[in-house]
Amino acid sequence: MQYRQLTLKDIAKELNTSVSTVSRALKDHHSISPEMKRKVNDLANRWDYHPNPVAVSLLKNKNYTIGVVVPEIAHNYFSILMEGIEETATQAGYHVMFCVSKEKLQREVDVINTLLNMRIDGLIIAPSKETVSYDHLEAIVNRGIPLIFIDRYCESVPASRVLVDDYNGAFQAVEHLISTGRKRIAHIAGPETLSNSRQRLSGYLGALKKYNIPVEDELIVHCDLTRTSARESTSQVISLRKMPDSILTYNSSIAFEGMLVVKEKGLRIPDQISFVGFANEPIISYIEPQLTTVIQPAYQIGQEAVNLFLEQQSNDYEAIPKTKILLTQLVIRGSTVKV
Amino acid sequence: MQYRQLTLKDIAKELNTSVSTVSRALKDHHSISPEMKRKVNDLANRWDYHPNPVAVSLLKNKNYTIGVVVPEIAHNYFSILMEGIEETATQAGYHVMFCVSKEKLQREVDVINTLLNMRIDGLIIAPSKETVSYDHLEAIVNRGIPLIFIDRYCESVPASRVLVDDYNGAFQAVEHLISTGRKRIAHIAGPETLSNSRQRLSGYLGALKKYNIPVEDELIVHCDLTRTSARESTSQVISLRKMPDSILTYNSSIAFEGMLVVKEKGLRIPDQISFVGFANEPIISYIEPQLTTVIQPAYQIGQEAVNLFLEQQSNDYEAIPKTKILLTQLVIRGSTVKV
DNA sequence: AATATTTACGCAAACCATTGCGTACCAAGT
DNA sequence: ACTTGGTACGCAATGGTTTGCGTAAATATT
Repeated sequence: MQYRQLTLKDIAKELNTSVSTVSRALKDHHSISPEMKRKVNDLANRWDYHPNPVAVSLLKNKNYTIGVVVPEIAHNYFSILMEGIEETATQAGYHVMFCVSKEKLQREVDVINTLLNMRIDGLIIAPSKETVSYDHLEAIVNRGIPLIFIDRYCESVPASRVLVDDYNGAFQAVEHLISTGRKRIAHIAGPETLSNSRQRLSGYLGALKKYNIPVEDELIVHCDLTRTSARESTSQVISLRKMPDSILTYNSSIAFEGMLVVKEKGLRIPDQISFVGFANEPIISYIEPQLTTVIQPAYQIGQEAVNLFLEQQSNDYEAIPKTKILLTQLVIRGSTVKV
Repeated sequence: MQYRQLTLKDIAKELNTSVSTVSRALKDHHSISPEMKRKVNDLANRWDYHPNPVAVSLLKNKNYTIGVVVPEIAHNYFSILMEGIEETATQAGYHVMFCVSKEKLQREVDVINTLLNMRIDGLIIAPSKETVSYDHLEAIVNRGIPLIFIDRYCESVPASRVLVDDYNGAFQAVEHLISTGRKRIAHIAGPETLSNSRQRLSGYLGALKKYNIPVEDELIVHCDLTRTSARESTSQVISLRKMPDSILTYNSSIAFEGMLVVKEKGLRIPDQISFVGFANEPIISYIEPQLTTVIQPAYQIGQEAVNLFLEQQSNDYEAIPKTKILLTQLVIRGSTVKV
């Protein structure tokens, strides 16, 4: 027993006029008498009339909805990013439909299909770590639907991107480690499929090169994003004959897990080994020692992604994908410097 | 230059038949010849036809979308809850529209209006801490739209609820403190406007009563959910002439901030003062000492909320609001027991 | 052979808001 | 008196799908 929605027809009937007149009166169309406009608006207000957005969608072939696909929600970085998207989109009169890929390609394909069937006006996506075939994403571009990559991207897909300056983030982190006297710097990288992981690795290599520190393959390990893998990767690097004196991690989870492993081994942080990680969690300040982090402007990424979408919506948009790169911020804390 | 969507009309034209025939053929209607069904289905598959959900929505006066309002996304508890909702709803063929109230009544009213204008089929909400007038929520019930409270609820609004057994969660936490020899147990409660905060307070009081421990008003302080307030509340209770030997906190943020304050004062945890908090973050295991927590089944709450919604959607539903109460789990860690 | 039933399909309305076009009326201009 | 122009409104189509009703032809029944 759904409550029947109030329509233009109801108002028209009440005022003994036509639906079109009511519609035009509400939009302040020039060909409607002030008298009629007043009557219509009065009644619409009194009855709290709102146009049925479904009908508008059908007509305009647009539903003022942006689809968003993230690998997971329950992750501080993505949830802040989502807040940025939600806030900005809402302000611009758009709705947001969030979906989760769980880092699985199949789920990503599924949710994108669902979103396409829903006739979303645009898609903002952080591809899963399994996403190595891009057909489903190219399909979106081919349909002419605005596509915006956030955080991670697919090289060959011609779409806009809002990225973090991962290269320089990693570069500065390593530079900081070097400035604190570290010489053997390990890097626990993320999956090679992730663009930002590759960028961070490059930044790491770039910094080593600048300071003439030889790259040693054994100091670089790739970690999938599980807890176990983080533990193993850390164990691996600190078990080397020549142990590293510092570790740059792909993200905070790896860093936290790594610090735990290191502590269990009885090593002191930062004296014997120091840590830097890409991270955002406010909770960092409660962990001892506090982790030195490369902060990613998560909220801002969400904002910029929506802004790019809005640009692409405007009529005079030329289909040239844009890339926005946002700067990171290095926050130095106890895991690299004695406090 | 939006790509034009493929419609029934296109298929009908191609096959020199009518739209209605195509529609019925696709739904395996009895009055369509097997021959025609085959042709239609073949073409639909080849062209990858999907019905326009907007048109279906308009017709059915239903859009297979559930609105969800949470105080914030970037909070572990809520983000897990959201994953539970998203997952369950998707499986049932529903979409989810997440909105954030930022704990502000005005924003809550705004987003609910937006959702209502969108003609959502149901609303799942955790009311903001400012929500003390319920007109906007009663309006939903009056319209006959299924409303489900999660985590927090409004007494006077006749709607279903999925709650956590906050009373017993707090009760057991206090019981645990008592069993570890604590006698002066403080409680840093949440805002009095939040139903779950009131329940936890009751559980705290109930446990004290059971063990004949007198209630002392000075041991109970209310905290809004800011960091500063958490610090102040903690300072307040540990500055009492007769200091408490343990603290039960409304949530993890208060506990973490509280432990920081206590450490700064040079007090040892759990020897001199112990902590229990309602919390879910996996990150807990990295904080020293690890916090003993009352775990709320966040994901499950999301699931149950969607299930209640689905029940209410079914035709034979009688409008009797249900309340589901999910159990908490006490996980004992280093903040209450020496490890 | 005449009527009843089944088969297989099309027409058109419904859902609701929007909009191009048409029309009826009135006043001003030639 | 006749055209032009403006005003104020209604009709009908549009968007895509579903569905009640109608109908023609083919088969079955009396």
